[in-house]
Amino acid sequence: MMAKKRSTMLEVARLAGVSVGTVSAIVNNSHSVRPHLRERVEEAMRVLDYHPNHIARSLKTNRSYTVGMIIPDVTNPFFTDVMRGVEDTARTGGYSVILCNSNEDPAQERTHLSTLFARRVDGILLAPTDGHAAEDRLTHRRFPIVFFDRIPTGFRGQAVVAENFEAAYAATRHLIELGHQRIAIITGKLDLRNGIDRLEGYRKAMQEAHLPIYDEYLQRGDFQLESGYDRGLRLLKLAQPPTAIFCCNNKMTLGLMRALAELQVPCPQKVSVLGFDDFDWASSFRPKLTTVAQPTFEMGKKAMELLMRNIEASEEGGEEALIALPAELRIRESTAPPSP
Amino acid sequence: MMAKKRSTMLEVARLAGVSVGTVSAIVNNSHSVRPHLRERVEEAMRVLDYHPNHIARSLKTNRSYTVGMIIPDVTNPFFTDVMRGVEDTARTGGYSVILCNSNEDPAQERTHLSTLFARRVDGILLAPTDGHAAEDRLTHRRFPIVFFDRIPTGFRGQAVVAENFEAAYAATRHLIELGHQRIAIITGKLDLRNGIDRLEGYRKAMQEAHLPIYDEYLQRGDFQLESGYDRGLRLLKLAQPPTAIFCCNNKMTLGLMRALAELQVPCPQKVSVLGFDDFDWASSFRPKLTTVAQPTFEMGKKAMELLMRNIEASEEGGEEALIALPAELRIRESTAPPSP
DNA sequence: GATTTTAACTGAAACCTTTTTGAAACGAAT
DNA sequence: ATTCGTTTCAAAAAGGTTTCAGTTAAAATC
Repeated sequence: MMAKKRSTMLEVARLAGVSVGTVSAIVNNSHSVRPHLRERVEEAMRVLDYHPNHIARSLKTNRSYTVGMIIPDVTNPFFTDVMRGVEDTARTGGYSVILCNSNEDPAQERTHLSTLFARRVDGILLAPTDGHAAEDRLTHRRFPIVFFDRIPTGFRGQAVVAENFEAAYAATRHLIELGHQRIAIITGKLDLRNGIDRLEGYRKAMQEAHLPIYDEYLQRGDFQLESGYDRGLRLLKLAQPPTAIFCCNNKMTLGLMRALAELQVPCPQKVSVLGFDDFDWASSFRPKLTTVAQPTFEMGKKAMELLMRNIEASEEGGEEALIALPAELRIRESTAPPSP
Repeated sequence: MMAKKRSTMLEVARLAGVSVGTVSAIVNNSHSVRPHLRERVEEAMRVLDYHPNHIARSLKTNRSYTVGMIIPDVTNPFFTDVMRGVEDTARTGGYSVILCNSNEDPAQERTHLSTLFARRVDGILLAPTDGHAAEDRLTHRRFPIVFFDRIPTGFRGQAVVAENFEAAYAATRHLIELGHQRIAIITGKLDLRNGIDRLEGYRKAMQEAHLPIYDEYLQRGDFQLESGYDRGLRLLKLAQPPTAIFCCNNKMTLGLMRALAELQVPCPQKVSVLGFDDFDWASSFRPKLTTVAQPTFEMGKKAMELLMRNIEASEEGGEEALIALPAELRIRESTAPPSP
């Protein structure tokens, strides 16, 4: 059940009585050809059901018009939303995208990286799983690569992220303004800039308000559901539990909510919850979740645009670029003033 | 910032003092070569940081080791779960997968289909957006294609789906056994077999129990969140609303829950909800959702395996194959006996 | 009308592999 | 010594496109 043999440019050329060069010119309209010839060729293409062979073209031009996108978790709506933005702008630019799922596993990330490399993708979009420069090999080669959402600490290169610091600051401010004093945080991975920045935003808001940050209120998670559940349980079982929890990504928030439900802690009456990452279903929850919404689609769009510019620019002028997109606080029902 | 020029097989051959044929033999170990030569060549590959050019290989072998996967909605966890299964088995088979999102839009589906075709993917995995045979062109060419989850009515070919009929039957039975009599259904698209089969499973269970199916209780949705919300509202506002609702996919269930919340209808006290498709977060909901869980990962795995067999089999023996996977009813808190 | 310019087209090389064919070398069997 | 097989390797063709140096024909210039 192999694909039927497809017709080639040469066959089209023969049928139309022209040279392959002319057919190529028409396909890519790289230079002008007289109308009657163009017609004959187009007719021939129709008759033979000709479709240009991208593979051969790629071999010749050294451009595959394919990019790779590596994300840590396909099942996380944040990343798939970004993916939508990427795909949309990729398509309008004539690119296809190979999506790879690293499952938050550095080893899988590395193998994906190298198969993408062997496949001669023109560039790569990467949300790394850890702070180690798994991308060293690529960046050393001056290979077009742009990071998104997550960037390793000390990274220099091209990336598009959210204004994590500002967003976390605003989120914490909101909790403070509601009157909370015992505010806990469940952080993400702290070898990634987004994890750190969110923590720092929280810290700044707390310090500004002269609120103490207890060690036990600073729980380190890893962006996975389980860690949200586990750290949540830990917080709620404290002798002096917090009255508000700021949770640094969507999956962990889910875990946290599960912990709340299990312990029958009413939200927001007993403890307010504010989660990073908005998602379709946040508003279907009971209570409706207060979240900070990242501009996911926009992030994907910007990242892909940057990557395409990158690929197109044959210069080795690897200009650095760090685009930061503003995030938005969406106040719903999971945050309220603390009970007296 | 183009990629640095990469070394070729010829360069490796020269450095090692052998012919390219020998290098090729070593790379693919297609035939034996004496140990000392092999060593020299491998050393040369290391020195030059040689990576075989998949593009050139594809051109020659007429195999891209890439498949396309078209899904109607990347943001639907059902499909991304399937994707995980696909990617996993693809990788072990040496394949990469280009993921395309049709956004439930037949036009986008068609354009994706044709760009995948132009890119010379070896095969395609498709969950179509409608019953029209958009894939006609492909199937006519005897192009390796396997459908999953959704298949057009009257389809003959290769596909892997869930046992939709049986699952819907079991789900409805569960509601009946709880004592419900006024059971409504929000169906999916009815030009797709999965939509139909779920409806038929419901119908059979109802008829067997000699329960009437009122026209107003049979609400046709389209697998999107909004339709679940809208049809849910309609059902709840009926003079004689149902005491249980069977909802035919996850997104619509979300919409339905939103409608319930908006109208302040307590679930399951006033109306029980049973949703098709389980997902990570179904159990984080309040109430925890009773769902029928499809074997998503398994479905992706089976589909990819079938596709690979298909591609490998150069025979044109287009054997039909319809693999149906059992689904599992997960009883949680959103279903209960009707209030008296 | 002779010459130059321009436009339209041809033909072949090149991209990097895989694959096929055939040659060389060698040992074993006749 | 000759034949036959095997193993190992080199050389070249093939795969479908793009690109570039040329060629031809027509148009423009004087």
